[in-house]
Amino acid sequence: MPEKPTLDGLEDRWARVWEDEGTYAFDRSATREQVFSVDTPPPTVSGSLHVGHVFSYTHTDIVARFQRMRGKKVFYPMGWDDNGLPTERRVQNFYGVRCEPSLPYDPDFTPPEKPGKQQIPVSRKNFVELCETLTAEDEKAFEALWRRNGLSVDWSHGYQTIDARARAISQRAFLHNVERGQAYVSMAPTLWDVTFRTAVAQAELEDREHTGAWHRIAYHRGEPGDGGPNGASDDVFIETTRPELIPACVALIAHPDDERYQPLFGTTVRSPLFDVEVPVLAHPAAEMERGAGIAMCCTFGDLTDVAWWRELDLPNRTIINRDGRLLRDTPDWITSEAGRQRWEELAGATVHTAKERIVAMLQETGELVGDVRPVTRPVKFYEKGDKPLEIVSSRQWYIRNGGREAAGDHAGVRDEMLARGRELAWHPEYMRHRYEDWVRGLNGDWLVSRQRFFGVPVPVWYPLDGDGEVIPDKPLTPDDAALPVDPTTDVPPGYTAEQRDVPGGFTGDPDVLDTWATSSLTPQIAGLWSVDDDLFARVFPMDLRPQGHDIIRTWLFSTVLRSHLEHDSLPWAHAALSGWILDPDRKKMSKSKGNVVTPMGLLEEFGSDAVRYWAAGGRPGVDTAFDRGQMKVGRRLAMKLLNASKFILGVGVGDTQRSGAGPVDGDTQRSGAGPVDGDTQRSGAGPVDAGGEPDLSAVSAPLDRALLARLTEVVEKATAALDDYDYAVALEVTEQFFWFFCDDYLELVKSRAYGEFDEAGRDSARATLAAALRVLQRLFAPVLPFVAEEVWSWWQEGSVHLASWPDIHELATSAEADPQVLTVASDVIGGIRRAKSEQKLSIRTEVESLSVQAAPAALEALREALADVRAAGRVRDVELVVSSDGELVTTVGGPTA
RNA sequence: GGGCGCGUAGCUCAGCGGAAGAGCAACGGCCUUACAAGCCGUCGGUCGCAGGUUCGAAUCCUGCCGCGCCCA
Repeated sequence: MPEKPTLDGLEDRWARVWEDEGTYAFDRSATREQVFSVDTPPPTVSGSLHVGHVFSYTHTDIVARFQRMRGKKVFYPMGWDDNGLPTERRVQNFYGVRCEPSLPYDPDFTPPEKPGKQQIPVSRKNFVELCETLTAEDEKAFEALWRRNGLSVDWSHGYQTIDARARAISQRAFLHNVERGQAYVSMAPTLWDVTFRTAVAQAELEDREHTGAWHRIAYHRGEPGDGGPNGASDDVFIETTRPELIPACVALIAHPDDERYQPLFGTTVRSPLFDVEVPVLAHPAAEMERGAGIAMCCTFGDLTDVAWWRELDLPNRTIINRDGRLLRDTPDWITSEAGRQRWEELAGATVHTAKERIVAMLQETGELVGDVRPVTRPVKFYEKGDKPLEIVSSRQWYIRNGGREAAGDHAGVRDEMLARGRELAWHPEYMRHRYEDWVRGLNGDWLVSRQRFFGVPVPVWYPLDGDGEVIPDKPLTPDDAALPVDPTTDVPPGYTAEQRDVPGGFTGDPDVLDTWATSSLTPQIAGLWSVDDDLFARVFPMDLRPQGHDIIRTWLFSTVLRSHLEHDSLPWAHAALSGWILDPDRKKMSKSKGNVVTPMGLLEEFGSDAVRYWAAGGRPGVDTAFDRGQMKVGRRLAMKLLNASKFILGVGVGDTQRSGAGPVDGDTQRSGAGPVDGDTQRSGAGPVDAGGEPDLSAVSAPLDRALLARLTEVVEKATAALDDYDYAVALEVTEQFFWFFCDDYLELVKSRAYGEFDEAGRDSARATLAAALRVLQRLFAPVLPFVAEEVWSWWQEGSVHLASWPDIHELATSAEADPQVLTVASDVIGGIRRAKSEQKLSIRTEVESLSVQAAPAALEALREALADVRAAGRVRDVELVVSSDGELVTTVGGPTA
């Protein structure tokens, strides 16, 4: 025990010891019942860490540490999500390169010291190598931070979502889905981001307010003309915000009940400018009050168009390319001479330019009627993009998730997913609604293919027919042993490399899987499904998935789905949803302001325990303000634990404990882990209490018994809270007790513990202090692992993190406790302090006379602790008066300075 | 527009049917043989608003208002 205890340096010292001793190593001989397994969120390795990471990962660590102390073998791996668009973009910016798949691999390529203004094109393989180089650097920094933060992760169970093992598992699970018909390829209208040039899934959408304008436009009845107006009285007016889609129009649609348009149903009209004949149709999705009440259905302006196109069996007249520009060639459905000439002016234009030109043409022909009226309306965006999504037709892979089942379809995947949601234990419980809303609101299957370069390749090839055309519905799949594969370089079974991309040969699927298609398998990847099935059986289904509430619709949902499809089970029993971190002024931290706080800086300034303390104060699921004040409080608490431990041990409690304790092996029995000897204990096999339990037979003072009784309640509450994943309540009750213990109980028993009274009283106090300290150090261990380990090491053998969680039986005394002894003594000492403070006297000042009025029972209780109260308050004479109203009143008389 | 959550002391938040709480801040003290980066004490609130249920409502119900998130 150091002379002057300090928090400085504890992190480095104990982190090294834990690493050397393998304190958190997973014991893979444990059976599933003995294991507590965590599906740790793999952080996205595409930049720097955020205080939010520290916040939520600390919550999980507290739970893991608690379960470990309860005797569970904790499977707590760490993964890195280095697969996907964020990494791809970061590599582009960091090295100043871009992926150009047509280039050959350059084994000698080295990126420039500083990225230039022009991005250097590199081959796909070079690009992927740079991704791996950069993420490896980031991952080192992440691991250093997590160790400093005190996460009790077993670092030997790491993974990367882009590593070969994860790729193989991801591809294997996908191929299983294909075999079972749960995954399929389909040519369909797809939401498309023109900037990233990739398809986008429903889960990645967000609505944003976008400014547009209503254009009132004339469609014509009667005979075909030259594209200009004829017989204006016969015109049908529609209102649209997207006049550039007139060439893609396939029908006009109104509500079947709309009397204005009923006469037109079944007839045709001709489009302005292009003179293309389209039918007028009825569909209930047309909104009578919106615009003119009749809508232009184009392929494809929005998802309603897709629904109409599908349900009314309309032709596909797509005019927008995947680059966001209009087709170069004139579409064959535009036949009029004027129409074809007008297309010439539009060919290859961006959507934006095309709109301007078409509006100008409409003004010229007089087919644009009235004023253009600005409007702001929600438009779908890719969450990472900044241009509105287009809808293009493309061939994509989908996994069935129930989203295509009609609302009334029962016993389908949708219902099964809803049942899984009810089966899962949610913390907090109300987060379940987010999941249910999402499942109910699904409107299509999960689109899993992405037109990107860096990711897990879609592991299939397609045969080519005699003309070199792809035969999409007969994909070629690899042998399981060959996984992972890259179809752009590997060859399918039964083919040779020379047959690539030649008629009668094959072609590789160029796409990669959505990152969620891999992330949705983190329990399988971490648990080594299909790689080490013995391990997998010991950890799966897992116990806990901790994650943010913002990704319930993506990560949580997709993980439940994949597990349901592959294993017919939930992936875990519990889901714990953590809240967000907010700036002190409840706003987002802004990098431009430079007020972003780096986690490592905080850990260094306040100490890791203090930062963890702040994190532990955030209730499960509740958004929490970033609060340096709470970190200061946490640091003070850690200091207090140091000082209180030093004081108690300095009084001599260790002697009492060792002399009286005798051999105790209750804890190792409780852990139930099988044969335990010294060596396996040291290597982390189970809870160890080498110091043994204090002997409570010496506890004779009523005040001491009351203290232990109150601590028993604390243990019960903290344990129940942690069992329910509520680390915040556990900390709160522990902390509250601890301050009371220091401020009142320690002050009360100081003199007696020093041995200023009789020997029995002294031994009683020392035994109580030892028992209480031993419990408190362990109660704090999950939240404050460094300082708890430090103070534990002063007098106990082994790691506090492998000690058994406090049990109420440790605190049982032979005689019944009267809690009032403690409360009355505490109240009276408080009264004395108040009197001294009001008279601005030193706390050491002697009190000549003390008068206590109280109910008879309270006075009786006070008598039991009177010697302690008098010593603590420096009271000479005491008078106890039975009070008529039962209220406790302390009167301090004649203190002499 | 729908779902969910939240409006309690200057700030951050507990409490969620039985006398309004904690910490921080503010203010006033105390060198007290564990801790002055400490300790003691004091001040501070129509529990968002309006109804209702109840012997009793911050707590349950209804409706508003405001904030946030998720989804249309």
